[in-house]
Amino acid sequence: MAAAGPSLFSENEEETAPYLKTLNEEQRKAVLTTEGPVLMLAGAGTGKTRALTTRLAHLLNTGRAQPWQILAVTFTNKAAREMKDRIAALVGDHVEGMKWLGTFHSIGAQILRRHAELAGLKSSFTILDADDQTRLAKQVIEAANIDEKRWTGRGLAMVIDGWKNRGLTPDKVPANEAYHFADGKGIDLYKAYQARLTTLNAVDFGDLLVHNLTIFQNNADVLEEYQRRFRYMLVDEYQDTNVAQYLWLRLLAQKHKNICCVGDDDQSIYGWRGAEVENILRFEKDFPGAEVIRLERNYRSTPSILGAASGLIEANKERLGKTLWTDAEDGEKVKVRGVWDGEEEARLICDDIESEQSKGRALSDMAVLVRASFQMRAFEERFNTLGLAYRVVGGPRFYEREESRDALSYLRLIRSSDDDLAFDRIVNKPKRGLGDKALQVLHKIARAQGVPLMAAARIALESDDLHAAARRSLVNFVDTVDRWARDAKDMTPADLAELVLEESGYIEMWKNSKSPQVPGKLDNLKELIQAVSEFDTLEGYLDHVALVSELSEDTGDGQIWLMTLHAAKGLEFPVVFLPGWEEEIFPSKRSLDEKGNAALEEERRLAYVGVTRAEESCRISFAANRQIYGRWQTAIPSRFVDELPEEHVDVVSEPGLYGNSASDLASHSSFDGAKLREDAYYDNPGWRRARASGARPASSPPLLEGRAKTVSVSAPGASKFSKGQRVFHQKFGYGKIQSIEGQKLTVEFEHSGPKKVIDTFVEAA
DNA sequence: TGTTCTCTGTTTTTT
DNA sequence: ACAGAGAACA
Repeated sequence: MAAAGPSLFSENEEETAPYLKTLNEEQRKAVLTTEGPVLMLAGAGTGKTRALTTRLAHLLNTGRAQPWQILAVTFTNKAAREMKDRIAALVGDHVEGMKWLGTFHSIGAQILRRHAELAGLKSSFTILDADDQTRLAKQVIEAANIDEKRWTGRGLAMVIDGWKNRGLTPDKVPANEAYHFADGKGIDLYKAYQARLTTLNAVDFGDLLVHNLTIFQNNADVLEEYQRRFRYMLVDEYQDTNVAQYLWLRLLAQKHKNICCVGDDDQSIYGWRGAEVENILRFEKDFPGAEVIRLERNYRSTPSILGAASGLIEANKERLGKTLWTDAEDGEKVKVRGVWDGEEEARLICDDIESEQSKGRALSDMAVLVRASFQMRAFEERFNTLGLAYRVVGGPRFYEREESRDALSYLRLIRSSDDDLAFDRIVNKPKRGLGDKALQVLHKIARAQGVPLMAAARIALESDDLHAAARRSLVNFVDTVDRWARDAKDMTPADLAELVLEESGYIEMWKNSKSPQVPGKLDNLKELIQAVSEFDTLEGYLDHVALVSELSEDTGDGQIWLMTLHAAKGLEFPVVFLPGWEEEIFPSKRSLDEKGNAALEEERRLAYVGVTRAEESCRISFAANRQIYGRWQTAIPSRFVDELPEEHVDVVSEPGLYGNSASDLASHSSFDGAKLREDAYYDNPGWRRARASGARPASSPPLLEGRAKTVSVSAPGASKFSKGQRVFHQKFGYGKIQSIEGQKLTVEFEHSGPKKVIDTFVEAA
């Protein structure tokens, strides 16, 4: 297939191109509507990537655009890689010409390198990561003499990030937001932070976009160059764009207006990072004449899974609304299981996994998706005792680990002696007798003379400011770094990395440490050298790692997947386990406290993402008790459980979970009908026998009839207790009721202090 | 400079 | 419960 030059097809043939044949009606429309703004609303599992890559291939094949005239942006490197691979499958080598296919940040960096001087930078600028950013922010706070206890570097970095996400340079931050940080000093600190970045010839992630915006706004000619170049634009995961990215896209799209945004408002789960669902909700207003194409036919899941997910997401108010449908045959219903505690939950899920495995299901076809990473531990422990192979996605990133960052700092300092953050990090690591005292001297000189620390070190060596020991050590350090910089010219980067880690004593430092993590760290350093060896130049490698935080992933064959719901977006598995559906965990209490209803809707979208990952089987569970931060907490089932439509769900709840033993039944007069029926069901001989033998009841329990439309496993209603009453709790002992909120009581326990408990857990004392 | 202690903040984290 | 940071102390 050729891409260059005029179309290979006549008007008529275009519509019959072979790659269009496998698409459904909507997908075809999404491919063939090439001109003008298009919003492709693609629900989970509707073949979005296929539509999107075919669209790009079509633009190339019909000669509508040359590969370098297409801007295609994604959020992750992984998504960019996948898109590239799939386009290559359709158009072959022409994909290599698509130099504007990448993440927002990598494309922003490319553009910024070409016009760095317009942002007051040299084109060799370094890109700081989150850790550098925090340390820089901390330095800024220190320099401003602000109480570092109350106002942390991390806090400032977050505030600045928030502004950058909204495309705000210091002069544009609304005055009424000045008081968000350090009693009104926020904006000044932001200015100081930017000034430091300029001196360091560095940018943070947010700057990659914000500098682009400033350049475009102040240099019409530059903007126009790019507007002309990008005849077609394509944006993946549009629901996750922040304001800065939105502004960037809108500026670039003004000329040709051929922008196609693909997304799903129901899967917007990064609001806490500055993503604005409003961007997608507003698309038709922003781009008049936009064509909205809905992909609603789902190729992934069974009707029950889709039905459960749809019912759940319907509780959200702020959405464009889609109805997913499928031709697939009815499968099993979504299973909901209530258990006693987190440990049991892990045990039962692992039982299920093993039973699936014995039926011939591959481990890599199953995934456990959790809300927060602390929930992973219970599963890892259980997997380990059973000897089940598993694979955690996410977790500590390779390039964020201490040893990776140290090694990179050595390399950065060799590349550029101006890299103060790198200097700071490794000048005394391993210990070279260059402690706080010596560093203070260097910092003072650097600040006074406006030079980098390395230069300050040379100046200090000319003076009498340092003790003899420190001086000897510093001479040695400076000379060694100089020598490495010379060596770097005629060595491969990998050899250099190896040499540096040896000669610096860095490897030795770890070998001498008795920390149990040492073998892992040494392995990581070897892996890092391995990664370096894939690059021809040091610059190339450092530039790569600045924008990529993970090594390329190995495949998870023969392993169960364990990851957070966020990490699972975009993936699919035949069997999905969703543990921990309890109030305060999911939806997470913290996000609700911070952002209220908006956060609740986002949590609900997260639940929706979780359910829609499943192809055949989706198993939700909740525990009545859970250990969090070392303390036992009682929990009630998540409201999301209640929101699942009854007809698509099977509920299995153990007896005794919520104070429903026979004796409790007699004393709890306030239970409503649904609760009674649930208890009555489990208080039968069949269930008891099933429990005793460790098996599940022969048939699934009947759905509860107390509610017309949704499942109910919690028992709402007025509490039978009153404020001030003395009560007894099995775990916490005696206490006095402080306040009552429906079923939730706040009790001041005599031995363990104030706690929130569910009223069925306590009895009058 | 190294060790031990106390305090604090513990959701998600594509770049 | 627990890790990481910072302070106190040897």
